[in-house]
Amino acid sequence: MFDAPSSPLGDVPVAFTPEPAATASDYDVIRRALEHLTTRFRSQPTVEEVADVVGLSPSHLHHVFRRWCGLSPKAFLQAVTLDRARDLLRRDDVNLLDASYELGLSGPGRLHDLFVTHEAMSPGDFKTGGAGLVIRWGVAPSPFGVAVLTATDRGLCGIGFADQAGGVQEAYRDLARRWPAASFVRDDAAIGPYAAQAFDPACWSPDRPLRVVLIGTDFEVTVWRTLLSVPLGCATTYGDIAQTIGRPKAARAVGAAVGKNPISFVVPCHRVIGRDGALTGYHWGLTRKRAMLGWETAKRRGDGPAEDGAVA
DNA sequence: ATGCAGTAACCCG
DNA sequence: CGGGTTACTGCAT
Repeated sequence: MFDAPSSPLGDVPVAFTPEPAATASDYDVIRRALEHLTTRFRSQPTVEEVADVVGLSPSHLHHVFRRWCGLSPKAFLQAVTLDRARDLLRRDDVNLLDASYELGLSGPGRLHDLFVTHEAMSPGDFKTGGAGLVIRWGVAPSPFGVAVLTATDRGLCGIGFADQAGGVQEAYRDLARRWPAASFVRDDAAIGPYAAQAFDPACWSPDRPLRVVLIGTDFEVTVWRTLLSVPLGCATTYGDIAQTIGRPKAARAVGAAVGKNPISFVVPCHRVIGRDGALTGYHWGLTRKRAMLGWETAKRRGDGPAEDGAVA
């Protein structure tokens, strides 16, 4: 499944080199490439064309792209072309949602499907019990750009993304603002392992579950929990989530809650789309949502060769 | 009261 | 038919 040992995901054990220069500019290239591929997928741009746009040789682009996304540009394009993400909305999968949804939204619990242990904390609990809480935060590379992560000693509590080198500060502020009472400490080393695990779902196992802390209102936490049971490479709609949690008409409120999801990617808010298959919105940018969806779909298909000679 | 990451319906090329 | 726009909802905050 994972045949790219050179992938940044494969080995980001603990430390993150404080030298994001090369990494950051690489991502900028990737970002523009993704932008081009996703906005112009209709015309099926060639690798050469994209390389030209981002100012790299085709082979270099191929190399960098592959390192970041684990897929060749060609394979990625193929994945994104399913844009009418309708294809991901398989009616039968919705029942799967019902099946794995359980009650009891407060306190620890585990999603058997995904092996993410989570703990819910209401704003009230957080305010009283977690006022002096220390939150460590750090920066790490990810397949979707430079990621900013936050964690308490109980587990991961936030993931955000930065678009440019300076964007880190912005992303950090975005996350930090959500827990005004906490004190923050920069600690890349402590964050590293979370990043490594979070962006490699293959690492989520019963023996080493990803520990996550959800901080929000009851309604929000319920929505986020439900999201956790949407299988990788699938998609659901706001309305379906609403139905699943027993408020069939709260689609719109669900949308609002989904948008506040603090742990992007791990809580797969990118798998929620409009009823007609349109990608409605994403806090960290629609392009990134597309990238995640495409990445997952391609990943799930277990596509291997990913060469230009790939099947049409 | 407010605003929303929804939705169904309609209109146009 | 596909894409863009409108009018209307129901609900958490």
